[in-house]
Amino acid sequence: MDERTAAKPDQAVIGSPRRSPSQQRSRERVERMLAAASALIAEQGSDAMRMGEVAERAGVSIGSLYQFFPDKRAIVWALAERYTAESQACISAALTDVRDAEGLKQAFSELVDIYYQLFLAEPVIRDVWSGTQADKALRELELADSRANAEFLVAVLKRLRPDTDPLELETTAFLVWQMGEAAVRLAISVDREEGDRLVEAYKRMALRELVGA
Amino acid sequence: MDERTAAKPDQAVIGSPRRSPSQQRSRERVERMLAAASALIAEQGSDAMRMGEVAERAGVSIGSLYQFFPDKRAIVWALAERYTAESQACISAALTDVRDAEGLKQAFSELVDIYYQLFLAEPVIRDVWSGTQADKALRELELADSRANAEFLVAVLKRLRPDTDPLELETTAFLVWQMGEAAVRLAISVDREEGDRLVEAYKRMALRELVGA
DNA sequence: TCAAAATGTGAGTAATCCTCACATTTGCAA
DNA sequence: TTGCAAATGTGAGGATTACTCACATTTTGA
Repeated sequence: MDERTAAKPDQAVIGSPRRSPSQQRSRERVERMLAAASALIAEQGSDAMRMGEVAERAGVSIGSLYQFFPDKRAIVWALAERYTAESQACISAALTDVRDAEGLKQAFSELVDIYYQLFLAEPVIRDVWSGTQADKALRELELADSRANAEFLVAVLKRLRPDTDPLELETTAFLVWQMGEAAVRLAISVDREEGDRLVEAYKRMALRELVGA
Repeated sequence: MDERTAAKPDQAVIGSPRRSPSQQRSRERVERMLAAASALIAEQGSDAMRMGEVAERAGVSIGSLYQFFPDKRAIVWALAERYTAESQACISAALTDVRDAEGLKQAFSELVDIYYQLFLAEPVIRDVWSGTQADKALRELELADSRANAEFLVAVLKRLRPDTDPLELETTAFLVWQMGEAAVRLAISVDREEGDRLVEAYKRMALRELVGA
């Protein structure tokens, strides 16, 4: 929730270039650094991870750490990049040979399950991608807000579809709402034209789910 | 991306209780503090916001700031809470008198537009809720990853629905993918049972959109 | 009127990130 | 082998910044 010193006011430049390990020895050390960081993130979260602790656990000096990683975020980024590479391979394998609708259903369902299990089981992944990181209290507020808003939707749905299971309506409304927030956040992250398309697509999708049509 | 000192290892306790302004004078000062924080967040983002700067702009001492806000995050939280309160009122008004499917379509569509416009226009809201805040570089990585994964889906969809506009397929796939990530993140934030329901609901919703059924 | 409560202040404390000047090791051409 | 440049290793210290605290001032209410 704030960057430390030294970081000049230049802002997130992804990660200024640092030496990349060319010798066997340094490659092993970098692996140890990443392993140490991973363990610490699993234990306490990336926010609480201290650079000094990473260095100590990896058995290297703080200076060595900064020899290969420009800053703290770069370490988290490196871990995240590995996970994305792995998961892309997995996704590619699952989807490339899909030929019909039934196959897509199968493959998609499995992929979602895998993703879900991964998030449940891997604290590091959870930490790194938890809404692309976040403030605990803010996340709570957001969830509570989303739930409250979903309630208004549930009230409407109960009137429109009195024969549907209320629990299902609840789930649907909550999900639709949360996805709306995700859709809007996505939309503002891309150029305006694509953003507009995404928001429209979300509306169609959500309404199809809500009123079925 | 890291908490400063003093914060003992107790972890996010939402915001330890601080004095709440009871006199007119202090209420006005607290308003000034929030306004200053809001302006600074709009200018540089909440990460770059410095407590000293907030105090200076509000025309109060650093000590006064901490008299009413337990820590830096509490200020952002207070701003976020206001926005959620406002938006809830708006949502409630829009949805309470919906009586039929057509009315829901209208109201929902309008709400989404309002939300979208709000995010586009208000830097503070964008900052506070940008995935519940985040690391720029990580967000980039996530988006790139999501896009790459969506491509695999697009390839499949092009085979299954060769007559649909490719741009639409692209949009759908990207959206579906991003929502899957949102759904999983949501699922792990709630208890297991509800999480499972949400993931299943997402699958149904996504597949209905992808293969239409 | 005046004491207690509320509020205001800002220099100082405690971390923490990151740098840098200098030491050590490795790769490799002569 | 030798020697030298490049790569790598080190950790004390610089630079910031969130947050505290002992004390001053103002407001409240009996």
